[in-house]
Amino acid sequence: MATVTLKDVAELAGVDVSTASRALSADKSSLVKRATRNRVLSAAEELGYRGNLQASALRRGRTATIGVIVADLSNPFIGPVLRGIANALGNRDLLPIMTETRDSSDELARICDKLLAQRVDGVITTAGRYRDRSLLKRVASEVPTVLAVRELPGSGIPAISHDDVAGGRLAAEHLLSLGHTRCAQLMGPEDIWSFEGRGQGFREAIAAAGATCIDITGAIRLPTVEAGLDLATELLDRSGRLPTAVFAHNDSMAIGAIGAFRERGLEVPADISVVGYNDVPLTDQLRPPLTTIRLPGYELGRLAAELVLTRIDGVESTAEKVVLAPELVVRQSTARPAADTVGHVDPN
Amino acid sequence: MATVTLKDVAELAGVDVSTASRALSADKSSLVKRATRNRVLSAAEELGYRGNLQASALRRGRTATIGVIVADLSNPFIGPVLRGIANALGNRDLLPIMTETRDSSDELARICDKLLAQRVDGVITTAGRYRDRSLLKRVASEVPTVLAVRELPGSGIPAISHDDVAGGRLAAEHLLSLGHTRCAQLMGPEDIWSFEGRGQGFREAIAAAGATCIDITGAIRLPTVEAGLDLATELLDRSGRLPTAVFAHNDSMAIGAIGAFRERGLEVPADISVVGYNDVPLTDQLRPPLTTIRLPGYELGRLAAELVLTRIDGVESTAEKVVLAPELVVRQSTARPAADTVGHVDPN
DNA sequence: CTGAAAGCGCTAACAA
DNA sequence: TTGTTAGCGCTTTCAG
Repeated sequence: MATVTLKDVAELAGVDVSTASRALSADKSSLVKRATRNRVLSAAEELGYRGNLQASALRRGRTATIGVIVADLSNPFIGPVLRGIANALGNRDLLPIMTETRDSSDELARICDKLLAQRVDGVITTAGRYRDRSLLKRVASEVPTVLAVRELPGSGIPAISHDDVAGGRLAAEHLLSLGHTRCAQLMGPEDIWSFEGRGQGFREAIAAAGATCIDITGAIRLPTVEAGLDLATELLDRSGRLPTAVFAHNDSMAIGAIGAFRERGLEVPADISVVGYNDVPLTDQLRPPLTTIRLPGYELGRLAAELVLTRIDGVESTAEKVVLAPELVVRQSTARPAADTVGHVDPN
Repeated sequence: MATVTLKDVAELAGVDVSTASRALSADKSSLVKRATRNRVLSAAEELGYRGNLQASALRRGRTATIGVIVADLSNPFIGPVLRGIANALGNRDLLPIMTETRDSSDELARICDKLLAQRVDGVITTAGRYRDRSLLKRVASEVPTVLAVRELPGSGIPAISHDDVAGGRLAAEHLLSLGHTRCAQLMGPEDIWSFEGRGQGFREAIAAAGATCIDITGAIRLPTVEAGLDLATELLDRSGRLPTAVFAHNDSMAIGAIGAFRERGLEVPADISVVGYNDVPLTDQLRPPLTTIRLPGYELGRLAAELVLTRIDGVESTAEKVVLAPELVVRQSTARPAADTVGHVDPN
């Protein structure tokens, strides 16, 4: 099992290693006589030669790998993004090195260190929180970096993201068009662009229509079903009139909210409408099927990968920021407010 | 941004590179005088030195990376597995390189090539189908390899997997205990250990109880909601009595099946019981909440990682095969068969 | 078109 | 305890 090197191939083919190297390299192979190349190729074949990318990377100063950092691999929304990235990179024969931070800044720092030590040629990260700005700026100064999904305003790092402001607005306009005039939103974790944007878009659109918007913010660490349940409970326990509609900053939270409402005897959408965000798989199978905002994850991943690639190629002039449009998916968790609910409902 | 090398650090500290190397290496640093080490350390700090893993790998013959191959990143069940792997590897300062095959054998072959060219120190794969056996055997002959989730009987490659036979049996026993005597199973893709095992366990347990088991196999490529819908429709369109309970080989298929049944006016579980497999997130939020089999994904990942690690360390004597026990989670998609359904039901 | 030579950045004998 | 030396496997001038 002694690993076979280029030298072995060269010897078997009766040429110098430099010639063997040329013969095997995709772009330089034209510099080698047909016959010689064939001899090298068949020698390589015969020995089962497999180039050592480490050695090649060391020599060329490029590893042909891209570090990909995500916050949460379990987030069903991330699958398509990663697939988009992998596909775009695969075409160029780069290998994505995927890592997960679980949204911890310490973990992010550790991972960045590792990735830089691995000398990845570029980094794509979906895991940046505002508080990670300086860390990521440092990374970006060392290696071509692009943000995906989450922007980092003021960082100067190019980003491919969803238009979350528009997504929030979409949710608001849908509810407004159904006749809701008193809405609440269950805010995702602070410190993260995606949720900030959704919150802002929703709030502004509601306000612009002269309706009421209640923001419920809690000590949410992750936007999970439990977080949605907690925030919804907080909403229910507030004094004052209940809203007739709720915008949860993602689908998991929406599901938690629906559970909380049901516990208190409120039916969705009869008593209260709920809108989610992301359109993750199975949301259409829920009770009731969830009205939500769909995002083009695959496309986003693909664009992010293409952006790092052009940056690696040294093109700096690329657009610094791309935002993709979200889409409203109307299902059955939203409806017109019940006539008698408008204005006065008893939470108990 | 000229990248700073060990030589720079050594010069600044006024020592030889070899000394600098020793001072910075975790285990060799004791060979260096306290004072010298401190000088090196602060020089490194000052210059922002970051070791080049490529170079180090080339020299030591180890890359400190492990290739991780999964079939489908979107499968919610895989998240915990990857997390278990990442955690176990992180403790040893190895970097997992995660890749996805989308269950394509060609893609698997490409990925293995890349990983081997990267000279990963080990490989963990959850993506093997029977037809990939020889490919994976070749991989295993070049680098320590372990199978996770899916076994490859006869390959001789060590595996950490779930006891899918027991899982199938669990599903069967649950249905039998409810009084079902005519059951069907919607089989997952052929050529994959996990589904084979589930099928076998279920079939045997049903048979052992003297009940009837109908296997529905289709040209399923992936075990998706659509696949479940198709197979369930096939079941409904069969001539002969319908079963009173159905075991779908994963949760997605179970959901598809429930949809198909509902379309034909059959209520779950009143008219027909359904059991899924995996207990993926949100299955408890479905209508009805799904009875399913839960698997210890995180644990499995952790064990798989530990197994490659011991193999990398040269320990060959480790158990070649570990199977983890599944657990039945009873929710509301299963019930006793309706008295009048037992024996004669009209699909329309 | 091919070979000789010089490293990429690091580590590990082996000496001193 | 530290320095010297010799590469790991590959690519790329530079000559020929």
